[in-house]
Amino acid sequence: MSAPRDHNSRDMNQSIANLLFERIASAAAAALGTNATIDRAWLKPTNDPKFGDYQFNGALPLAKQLGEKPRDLAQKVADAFKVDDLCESPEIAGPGFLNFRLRPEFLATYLQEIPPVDPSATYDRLGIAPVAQPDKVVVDMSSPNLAKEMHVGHLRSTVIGESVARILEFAGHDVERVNHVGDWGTQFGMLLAHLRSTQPEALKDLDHLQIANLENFYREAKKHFDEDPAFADEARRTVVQLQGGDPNTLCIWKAFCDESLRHCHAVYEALGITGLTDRGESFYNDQLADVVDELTKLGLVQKSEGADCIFPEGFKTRDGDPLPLLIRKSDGGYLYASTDLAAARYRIRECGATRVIYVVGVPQKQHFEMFFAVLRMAGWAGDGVRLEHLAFGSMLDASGMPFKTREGGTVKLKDLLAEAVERARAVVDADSDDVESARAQFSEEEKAKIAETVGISAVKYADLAHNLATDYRFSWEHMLAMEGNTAPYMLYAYARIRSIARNAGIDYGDLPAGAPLTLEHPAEIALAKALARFPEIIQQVANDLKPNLLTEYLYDLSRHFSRFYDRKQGVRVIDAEPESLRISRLRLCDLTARAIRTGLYLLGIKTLERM
RNA sequence: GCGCCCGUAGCUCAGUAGGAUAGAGCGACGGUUUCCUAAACCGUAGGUCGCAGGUUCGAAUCCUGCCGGGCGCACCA
Repeated sequence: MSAPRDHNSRDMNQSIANLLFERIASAAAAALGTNATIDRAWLKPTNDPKFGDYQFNGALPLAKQLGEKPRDLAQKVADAFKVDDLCESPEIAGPGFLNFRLRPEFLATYLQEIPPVDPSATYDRLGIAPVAQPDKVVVDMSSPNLAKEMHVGHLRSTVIGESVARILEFAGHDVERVNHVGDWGTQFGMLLAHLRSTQPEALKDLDHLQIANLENFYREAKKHFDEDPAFADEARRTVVQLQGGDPNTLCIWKAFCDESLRHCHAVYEALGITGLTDRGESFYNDQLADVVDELTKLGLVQKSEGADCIFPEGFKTRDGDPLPLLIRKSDGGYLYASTDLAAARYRIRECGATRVIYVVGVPQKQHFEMFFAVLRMAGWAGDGVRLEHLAFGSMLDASGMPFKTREGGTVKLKDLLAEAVERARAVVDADSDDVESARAQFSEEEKAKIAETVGISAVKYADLAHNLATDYRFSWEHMLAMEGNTAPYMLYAYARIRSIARNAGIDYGDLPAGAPLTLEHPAEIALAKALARFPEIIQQVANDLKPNLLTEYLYDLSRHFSRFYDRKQGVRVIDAEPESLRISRLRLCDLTARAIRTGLYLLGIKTLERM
């Protein structure tokens, strides 16, 4: 899936900020000698354009390091600085900040070098090359329990996992998305027994097993189990049969899991989730005993209250005693830690994973800390393997309470997405009655497609636009708003730019590839600067795995574009003269559209040409 | 009890490897609009960054304590 490296593309690290930092580092080395240690973190974008575009804050810490005055140091670095092609002479401000202002000529060259869209590629890389040494990354995401229907609790893991996977793929890594579904456990005994007792005819044709409503099926089975002792016994016997590998029971179990997975994949399809590998807990069943054995041979396992335990350092129980990670129950059964360990071992040893990312809610933080500690103790995860718990907060309703139905039940993901599309459709229809509205001419099919894209995107974008770690409030009103940092705004911003080409009577793809860009008007320069930050943002998002930095950037870029195109603040585009200027400005439109489209792609969001 | 996370404008949220006067959006008020679909643009008002100390040339950001909210703390996942 990784795009071919072409001679035109830049390395991921060749953002303007990195370019600038290299110059600063060599200037500092020349001016201050090699004993001065320079930190990349000292170079940042300014928070106010009047200080230029980037600021280097290193003079102050260096002053302490070297025992000199900060402003003198800043002056020395500035004097040694060779930047004529890149930016204006640096200015020294305040106590010793070095301010850099990019030159429009440099920006123009930088943007001109972005190659045209490769029509054969899955997505547009805007000239950014993949990393030279890819990681083998496993993203553990979504992972619903097959006994039940997917609910809102799985939304964030699925949406965030997909985005993170795409971002890492874009960076050039080899990414596998793994759906670690719950397809094993005692509740399956109950479900299979219920299936046997209530739908014997369904068992005759397991390939076509259908359960219309898994949630109801589970509830009925539970009720059956609670109210009928004979059935409860039968359910327990079924668990034994299942665990004992009884062929008939296994067949039914398999058919049940397949049917449940079909429900899941309907949701994944609606969400635009791509390339997800279903590899459930049961996959590791025959490895569990060996996992415990191997850990035992390593001398890590202790018997405690009859259970097999590992005690990583630094964890305590409620009573202050050492807290174990339980890997086998006193009755010989296994737990989710056992399966997690087996899965991690498999991913590292068999799949060659060098990085494993678990997209799981923040309440499981401690579990992952302990689990990772054990993987390190066992040596299964060595220094060459990164383990990350990408923890996310809960979805809350408008009043800040856990997201539930009015009746207090869990909200099915299917229903939530259907509602999103329905609400988006209402917005589309609201304007369609107006004969003046362009939307009035849209076909029914197109309106349906718009509603679907807008609705689903709204849900995903709202999720990704928030800091992962904190809880966030789910609000239809906010996510579907056409103003502010929302999917509808971004999709519309994109559609508008595409529409400019139509009105100009051109196709962006036909613009001459290397044609020079003219950057003179402040709005033009500001837009160019925003565009030029794209590689920097991608790099940062790939490092930090923070999609909200990307949404923020895209929104900022769109606003710069609005100013650029604004009647009063901006410049003429379609009727700009001479022709070279018109082309230059249309190319800026195109680059903006491409950056938005790629950015949204990395969030797992499709664009629309009209809406 | 121990541990972790959170507390930023009326509302929803950015911003934490320390950096200049803490930013957006929504809502409110005022203005603009011969190129895209008025779903735009410009401006005004709005803040003891929970509180109190500390470290530092410099703290929303790091440390300590407190207040308030959430979550977790061995045979469920």
